[in-house]
Amino acid sequence: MSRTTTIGAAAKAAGVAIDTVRYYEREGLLPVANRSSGGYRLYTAADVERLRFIRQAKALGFTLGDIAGLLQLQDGGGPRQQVREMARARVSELDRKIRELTAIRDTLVALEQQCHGSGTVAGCPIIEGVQSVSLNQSPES
Amino acid sequence: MSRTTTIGAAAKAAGVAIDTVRYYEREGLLPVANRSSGGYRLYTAADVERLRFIRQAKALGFTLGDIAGLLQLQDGGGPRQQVREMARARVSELDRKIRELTAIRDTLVALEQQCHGSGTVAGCPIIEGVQSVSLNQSPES
DNA sequence: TTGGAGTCTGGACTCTACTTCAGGGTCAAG
DNA sequence: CTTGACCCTGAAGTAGAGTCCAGACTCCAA
Repeated sequence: MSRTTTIGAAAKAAGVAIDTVRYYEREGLLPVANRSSGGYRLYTAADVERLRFIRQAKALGFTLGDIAGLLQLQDGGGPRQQVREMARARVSELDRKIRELTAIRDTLVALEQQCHGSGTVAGCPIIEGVQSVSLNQSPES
Repeated sequence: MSRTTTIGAAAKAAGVAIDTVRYYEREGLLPVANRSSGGYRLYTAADVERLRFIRQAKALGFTLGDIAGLLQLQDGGGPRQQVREMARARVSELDRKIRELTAIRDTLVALEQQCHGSGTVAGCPIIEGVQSVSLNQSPES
């Protein structure tokens, strides 16, 4: 009964691409949309809210998998406690990653400062330093 | 004429997987290996060094593309200046990412602290807060 | 000589989050 | 009625950095 929009308008209102909306429907993050007589998907204000939620949660670094979980909690009126746990887990993850990147950064800065930056690469402290650096594997970034 | 090892020993010595060594050869990060009479790839200590360099540079967050550039500089005796620039660029990139992740982290922590964590998800400050947060798109992590 | 560990190949597959494509149908304005 | 903007579908492609596979071959020690 509420007013509805087409996919283009909904996508624009939520700040995502049209294809992304269809993709989210396929992936189950959005309910299967109602259709107009001509077969166009129809979106309500609630759908647009949901899209916006997805976009923002993504900006907070949640994966679509995480977001699916969050949306399920919303849909099912699940325990708030669980939302909190997901937020906490995400914060830990972020802390870990920030520490890791900071360590990498500091290492590179130190190497860079040992390099006077003239001549050829032979004996360059940065190149040679890389060999002897010890860091954890796979910074995932 | 120097002693050589098979791919398994080289991979182990460098701390990477066998398939990864072959992959690096395909991608041009390693020279095409000499072969034994039976067709086995043969690796020298220099190859192992190179593999180790790649691994470490990756741990510093350089992409394989970056690393290919670094290796080309090494192979060609290129200007040290250029190595420095790559290191600087990487540091800037890291700084940017660290700032971004920190902003996300702080946002999440703030939301989490507003949530007492009991009851259902309805009205949960974390969920509702996500809607109104303003951050840049695509944190790429 | 035989058995098992190691290696060879080309190609397909993984993951995430989309994006692009071709070849159509729908809708509203003029 | 036509034009142009919008929308539909299923399938395939993208990036990055590998990983895995089957089936065949090689190597070394017992």
